[in-house]
Amino acid sequence: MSQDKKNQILTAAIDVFSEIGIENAKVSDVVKRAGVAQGTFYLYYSSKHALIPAMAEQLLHEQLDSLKEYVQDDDSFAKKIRQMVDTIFKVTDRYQHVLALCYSGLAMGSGLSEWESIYEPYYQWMDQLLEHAQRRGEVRKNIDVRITSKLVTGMMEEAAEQLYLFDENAKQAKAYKQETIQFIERALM
Amino acid sequence: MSQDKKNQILTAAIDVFSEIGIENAKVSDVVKRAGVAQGTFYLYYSSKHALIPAMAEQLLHEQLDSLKEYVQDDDSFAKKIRQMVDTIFKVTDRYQHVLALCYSGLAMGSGLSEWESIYEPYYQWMDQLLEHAQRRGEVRKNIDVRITSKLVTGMMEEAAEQLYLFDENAKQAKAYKQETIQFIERALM
Amino acid sequence: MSQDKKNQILTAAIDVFSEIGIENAKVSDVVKRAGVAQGTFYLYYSSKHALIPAMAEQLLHEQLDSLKEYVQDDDSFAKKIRQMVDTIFKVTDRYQHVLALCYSGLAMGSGLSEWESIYEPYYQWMDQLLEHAQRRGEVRKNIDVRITSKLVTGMMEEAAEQLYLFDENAKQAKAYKQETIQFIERALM
Amino acid sequence: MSQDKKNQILTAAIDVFSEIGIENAKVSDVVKRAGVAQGTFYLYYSSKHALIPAMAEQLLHEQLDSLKEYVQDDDSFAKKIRQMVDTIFKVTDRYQHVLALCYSGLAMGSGLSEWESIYEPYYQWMDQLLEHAQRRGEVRKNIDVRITSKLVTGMMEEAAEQLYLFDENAKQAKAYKQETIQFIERALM
DNA sequence: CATGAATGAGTCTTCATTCAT
DNA sequence: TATGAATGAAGACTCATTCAT
Repeated sequence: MSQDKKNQILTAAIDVFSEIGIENAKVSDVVKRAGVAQGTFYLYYSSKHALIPAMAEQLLHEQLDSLKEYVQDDDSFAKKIRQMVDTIFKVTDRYQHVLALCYSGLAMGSGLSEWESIYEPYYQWMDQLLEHAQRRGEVRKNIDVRITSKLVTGMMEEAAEQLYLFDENAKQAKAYKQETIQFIERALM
Repeated sequence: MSQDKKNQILTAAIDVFSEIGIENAKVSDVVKRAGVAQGTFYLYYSSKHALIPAMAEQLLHEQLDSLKEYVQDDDSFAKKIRQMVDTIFKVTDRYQHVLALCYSGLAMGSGLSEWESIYEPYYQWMDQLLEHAQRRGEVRKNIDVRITSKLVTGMMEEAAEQLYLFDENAKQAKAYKQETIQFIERALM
Repeated sequence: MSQDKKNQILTAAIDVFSEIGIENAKVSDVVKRAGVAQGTFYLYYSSKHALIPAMAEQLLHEQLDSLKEYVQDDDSFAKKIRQMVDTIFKVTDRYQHVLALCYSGLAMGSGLSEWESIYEPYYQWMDQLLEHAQRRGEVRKNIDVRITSKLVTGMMEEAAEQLYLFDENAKQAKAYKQETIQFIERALM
Repeated sequence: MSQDKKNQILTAAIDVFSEIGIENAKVSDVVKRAGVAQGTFYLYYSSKHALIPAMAEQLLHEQLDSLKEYVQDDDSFAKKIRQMVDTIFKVTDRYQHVLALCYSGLAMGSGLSEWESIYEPYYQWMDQLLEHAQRRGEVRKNIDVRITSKLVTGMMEEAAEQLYLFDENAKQAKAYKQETIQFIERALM
């Protein structure tokens, strides 16, 4: 029940921040959307700032869930890449502002170690994916898995941001995805 | 002479924002660093917000200059990639915060079209590089040059940010660069 | 049993207020110290403000008890003064903040008449002391007993506060007390 | 000119605090009265709290000026005492709330050493007065001048506060003063 | 052009108090 | 009685911006 309120606030914050950006969003906007009182906010988050890592965790968690759902274990690596790109482009479209925050680490001030631990499960999943593909002979052996995980994820996210921030979304989307997929495939397979 | 003040302010802004982040930096910090009066700021910039594109332009311009300097026309594409990665990692190390802003487009509010025009020369240089390499047979023909320009730049920048924000800089730097270079080479050559 | 809680709260309040001052002390600090719930406070005190007279009453009551204990009926007036000064200095040392409140009437807002009645037994005891001494020829007759009661008490308290707030306690204490005692003796005997 | 604003604020603060008490007074009340903007306040005082020592200094300064004016060098000690009591009762009547704050040291938080230096000139003047009277044979020699200064001042202030806070002012004033004067005279002469 | 004191709208945060359980 | 999560009014403080000099 009390977790309810905390989640209402988090969800509201993600929505509000996504819509109007983080600097423009007031705590009062968040609580209004969440349907709780101003003071209730501070029962669960020590400050407006404290929301940032919480939001990141929530969104990355959701994104990872999506990935786990759409990327099937027995798919080929090529198909997995395609699914991942699709998923990441979709999520990015929805949460541009907030994700930009997460990706760029702009929210610094909360210790970076906190960010590390938030991203960790994400990268771990990616590591396993790559290692699995390596074992199946779908991915070259001479790569640093850890770093490559980050490069690949970073590239997908960057591509999506580029697309949704600057280009006319609808038309270019297909080309962007296609190019991103091929780029990664060539680099790894 | 009056351009002097304008540049003092811009330089000071880049320094201050790099050091303490953009949300924490006050106009008063910037003018103090620049050694001008509070009011002088508004003689050259219509608002605090107006600094963002100006900073981006300045930094991207500098970065492009560096690239043009270090990346020699007659080098092999492989060497060019290495030089680019080196350069971008160096610049990113210095201007993390501000670049994060530029890269992620978080600074929105100024029309996006403005951003497009700021990035344009950057991407054009990249386009030429790729096309030149294609002509020399160093890069595959079946890529969309425009999009690939963005993917490659984005990837280099992302990798650098990952490195300097999260990992222990010194040790990992070499591995990160190496992996990034190879990733791109494989994807393109 | 229920009086237990009420007293726990009052005691906790005196402790907390003594330690961190009245403006800094939150109701939540008091209840935490008292080991009761936030709401319980309002079962026994109508508001935070209502604590002030209650605390005053409690402390003045304690102080009066101490005085009655240490100041023996058949002592000489001179000895009584000495005992009083000792006692008041001791209590003041312990409850500086709260007593300052009581003495200075800063806590106004609760009707002053309430304060009058709180102080009343205190002054009455003092009146009797003076009258008794007058009858024994130890104190001059040409004084207004009522007013002198207040002057004497006020002076002792003031002296103690001066000492414990501003001077290096340990060293000066003896001199302060001595001077205060003689001052009063000369004025009255 | 800029000192003007600072003084406007200080004066306004003393007035407002005197009228409605310190806890009830908002910074916004003070600036309204002073006729300056909210932000201007913070140009001169770092916080609402920072006003307290400033007010104390101002008031004690004024009070000392009054004392110096009304207490003539060549008056007898007895007359000086009378003038002092008159003056202190008058000032106390006007600035009860604020003085209570000063006297009781409740404003702590600012280092006590600051308070010491504020009171210092006050006590020094008193010291000289006593020493002068000693030399003229009007005050006994066997007193600690420093401590007695504080006792005497403290007593006068206490008496005035007692009067104006608790008793029906008009009627009792004369008796209070009279009694205070005699008390001190007997103790010292 | 340059200054910097003054402005005041805007927001975060606190905390006494309430009330459903 | 007792609880403590929830409330929301209230206020301190910040800082981008202006303007008289």
